[in-house]
Order: sequence, then structure tokens, then C-alpha cells
Amino acid sequence: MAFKNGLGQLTDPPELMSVVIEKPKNPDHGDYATPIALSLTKLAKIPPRALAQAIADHLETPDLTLSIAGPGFLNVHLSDALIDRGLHEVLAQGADYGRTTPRRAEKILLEFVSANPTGPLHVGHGRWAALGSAIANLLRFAGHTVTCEFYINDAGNQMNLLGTSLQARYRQALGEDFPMPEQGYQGSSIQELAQTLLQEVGDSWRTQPDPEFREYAYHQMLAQQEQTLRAFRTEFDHWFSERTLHTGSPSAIEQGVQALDQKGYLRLETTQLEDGSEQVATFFKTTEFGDDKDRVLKKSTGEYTYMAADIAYHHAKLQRGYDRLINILGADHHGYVPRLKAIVQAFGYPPDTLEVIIGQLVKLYRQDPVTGQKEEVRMSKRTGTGVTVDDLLYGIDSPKDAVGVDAARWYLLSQSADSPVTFDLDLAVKQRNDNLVFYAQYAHARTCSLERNAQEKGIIAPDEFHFLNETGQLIFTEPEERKLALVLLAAPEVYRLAAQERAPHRVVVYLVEVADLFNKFYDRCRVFGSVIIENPPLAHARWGLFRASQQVLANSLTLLGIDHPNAM
RNA sequence: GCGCUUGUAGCUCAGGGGAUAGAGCAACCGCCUUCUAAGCGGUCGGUCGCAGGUUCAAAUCCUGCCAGGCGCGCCA
Repeated sequence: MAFKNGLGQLTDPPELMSVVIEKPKNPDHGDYATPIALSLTKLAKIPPRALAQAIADHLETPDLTLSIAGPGFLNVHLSDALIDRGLHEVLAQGADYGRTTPRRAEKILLEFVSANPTGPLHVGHGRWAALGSAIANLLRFAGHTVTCEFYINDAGNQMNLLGTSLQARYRQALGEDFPMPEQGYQGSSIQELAQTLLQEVGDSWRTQPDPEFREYAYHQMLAQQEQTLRAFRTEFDHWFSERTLHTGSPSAIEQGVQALDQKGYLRLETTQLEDGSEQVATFFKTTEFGDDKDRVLKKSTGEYTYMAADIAYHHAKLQRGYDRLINILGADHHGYVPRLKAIVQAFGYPPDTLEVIIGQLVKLYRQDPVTGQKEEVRMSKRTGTGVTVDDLLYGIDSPKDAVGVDAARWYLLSQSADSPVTFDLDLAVKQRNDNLVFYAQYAHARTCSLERNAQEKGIIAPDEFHFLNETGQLIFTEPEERKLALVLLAAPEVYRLAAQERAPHRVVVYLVEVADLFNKFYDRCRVFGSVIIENPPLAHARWGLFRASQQVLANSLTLLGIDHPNAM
């Protein structure tokens, strides 16, 4: 915005301080305001009001009217011509309105969800899915190149456990007294899988070895997760299998470990056991990069820990040529951040190359169907008591309980990632219609209904919308119109900030504001009826404002992965 | 014990140095013969966890305390 650029020139070097520009609540304080003179007064050794005046003298342009208020606030009033140009930009750019070009476009790898393929995705995964997909949309809109990746944890013990759990359920289904492994997956999804398998192969798998069960379960579970994610409007460009890191000779893991060894970041540690024997393990010296303790890489048994795979994986990611790696992790994994950063640094990249978004966990409440008590639902895949993403999409017991994609995504995105969300499932279902997502969607539907109405009445829209009269002033008559227009013009900056802060909830907040102002405008300002007969220029200007609102509502909802229906 | 994070209206949450702290829901009162009432207008509701400090200015930054969540394995 012209004003910001002007100030940018003034504060040289710009890094000296950021220019705070705020939107005053009081309309008397202009369209925008800045306390810049107040904060610079000490540095400049000039009284704030005098400084504000000096700044104003340098910034005066035809599009901005500046005034000094209070102790030294600089209030900015935008010209009608500027608003007119902005509205035309919205209409001209359409679905691309709000796209911005960054100072430096980055090639970003965004990794999220990355669940074990051992069961259905739970609501926590749903939060990362919503966040990740929305952040990807925002980053792309902000001019970056984003690859969304799902890291499949398909190696290790839990997969074997999955296999033996399925085997147990299958054999039990055949009437055998087959024991469930200790720590086995108790969830109903395994039982359902056993039933599916039974229908497919009959009893022919009675003597099948457990790896077969493991592979069967793995592919079924992964396919289910993919399906769920797609239904949840979360697309991945790449699915990365952990197993590929273990195969080959030398394997990626061995290569990664060797690379660290050559750089001198590994050490051996010998510990004495009680029986006098010794064990030797290999440690990665993560403390050199600020971790609290070194981490075991290779156990004394010779097996690699999970960390070895992490090293190989992040090494591979870095080699694939990204400027930035972003991982979305649940708060229960935040302890990994220092060691992940250590990996990146050990391979010679600055720590900022890896950015970790820590999302607080989703706390779920649900009324117990038996006791009627409101209680917290623990999200455990092994015990199978958690609420899944599918439950949100299709309902736990029946479609009547479904929250739906739009409402679920909106809810999960409506608060910042580091705020823990409380998800009261009963409330979510009961208040499904109070969800603000419908408020935003409804506003959009109303804009569409105007167009339908015009068509029915045979009213033709003008070829071009005019918002200014002959004297260059906005044609609008009500305060709601200018307010709405002003907010619509803020969209690019809102999207840009949301991308920069990886904060989709800013778009949610913005959407509520747009919908709110639109509904007020809708209530107050008619287009058809007597207006279009008595004052066609006003009717047409309002029609243009309808179209611009429609575009901004649609673009904002799309960025969040939420539908924008034409009718409700 | 150490680390990360949160504490704002009855509930769910925005705001993260600037003018009188916001929204939705809940509660209460109004508004449909006119483009969708899933809407609009109004009322009620706050010691911004507590205590110090920095600043012309603190919900916002710093310190301490209190409370909740999570994490601190030769687990994956």
C-alpha cells in the first residue's frame, strides 16, 4: 500500500523498526492510523506532534489525507479514487485476487500428519491435516512453491504389532482361541479389517505367517487414511515411505549415519550393567547444537533407533533442494525439535532451514452414552477409544452426528496452532448450525442469489461497474458500503500475513469480519426495486460491491479448504 | 525437578507495545407484504490468572509465583 511504502522510505534502514499500522476502532480516527511519531519521538528528539506533522508533510499524496490526532497519532483517510481502483482490482483478478509476490520466493517442503499406518486418523491428525493444507494454500497464494509430504512410518515394531494383531483377530474370527499380542491394537478397526480379510480369503490364511498379515493391514490402513484425507480436502503431493530408508546397501540410514560420523558428530558410550557386562551404544552429539543431552542413534544391540531414520529422512529432504523445511508436529512431540534442528545443522544448514510448527493437542469431550457424564475422550489408537476424522465427517453413530468437512475444518482452523482446542463433540454436532462457517457461507450464498434474481427478472448487469460519479466521488450513500469496500481491499495483506505467520486462523477471523460487514450492507442497501429505477448508477455500484464481496468470500473460503455454496 | 505451551465475558476463542479490550454462542428485548430471517438492531456480561518491573503508553515485553496441558527412555 502506498502509505506503507512511503513510510518504508522514511524509516531508513527499514529494519530499524517496524512501522505499526492499525485499523482504528473509532471511525473518527481515519481508515488507518499509526503511532509512528510517538515511537520515534525519542530517537528523533522532536516532540511527537511536530514529528507527526513532519512525516505528514512528506507523505501527502492525492490518495491519502493525513491528520494528526491526540498525542501524535497519524490518521490516514483513503481517497475515493483509491477505493475505486481497489474494487476494480478485485473484479478484474477474480479467483487470483489476493495473490502476492514475495520478496524472495521459497521452495518449501511441508510435512504434516505423518501418522503410523496402523489405524484410522483421529481428530488430532485432523487438526494437522486442516492446518497443513490451509498453510500450503496460503503459502502458494503468497507466491511460494510448496510440496506437501506425508511421511509414512511403515518400518519398525508397531508394524509387526499391527500384523500380529490382525492375525489374532482373524484367527479368533475363525473360532480359534488365538491370543492377542501384549500391547496389541485393540481398536475396532482391526476387527473390521479381520472381517474384510475373512470375506476376501475365507479360512485360507489360517496358516499364513504374520508378515503377510502385516502387509495386508498396512496397505488397507494406508488406503483408508488416504481416503479420509482426501475427503477432508487434504492433498499430498508425495508419500514418503520410511522403509525406503532401510533398504539398499548401504541404506540411506547407513549413509546418513556415516556422514555424521565423518563430521565427528558421533561418539560411543560404554555402560556397565549390574551383572558386570558392558554395552556399547552410538550417540549423536546433539548437545553441540543446544539439545539437553546426546541422543542414542544405535543401540548396544546393534539396532538403529527411530532417530537414525529421522536423520536419513531429513538428510534426504535437504538434498532434494528445498529452501525451507516445515514440519507440523503435535505438542506431544515438541521434545524432538532440538534434535531435528541438530540434524539440519550437522549437515551444514542454518537452523532456520527447518521450521517446526508445534500444534497444541485437541482435547475431546463427549457425553458418555452410558453414564450421561461429560468426559474427556482420550485419543489412543491402540485402545481404539478415540474419535476419528471419519467420525467428524460421517458421524459416530449415524450421519445425524456428522459435523461435516466444512464445519470441522473451520472449527479446527479457527484458533491459532499454539492454542489448545477443546472439541466438545456433542456441542459441535448440536451447534453445527451455529458454526460461523455457515455465517460466512451464507453471506456468499446471498451474493449468488442476487445474480439469480437479476437473471429471473431479466435485469442485465452493466458491462463495467462504476463506483465514482463525475466529480470523482464514491456513488455510495450508506456508511456500510465504504466500510465493506475497505475491508475487501485488505484481503491481500491478510492472506500474506497469514502465510507469513503460518496462521490460517487469521483468515477465519477476517472472513467473519467480511461476512459481518456484508450482511449489514445487504440489510441496508438494496440493488433492485426502486433503486435501480430511480438511481441506476447507485444500483450498479452496489451490484459491483456484491460481486467484489462474493469474490473475496469465495477466495478466503477456498484458501481454508472450505466450500462456498451458491445457495443454502 | 527441568523444558515447551496456555490462562482474556457464563462457554468457545480473537487481539501479542498504542486511543474506549473484541467476536460468536448462551440470556433478555425488538425487526420478515420488498434481492435468502442460516439475517439485522439493541440490552446484559471483563480486577485480560496473581504480584512486581521496563515504558510517555502493558492484555501485549521482562522477572517471580499460582493453575491447566504436553514432553523429558539404548520406545516407535
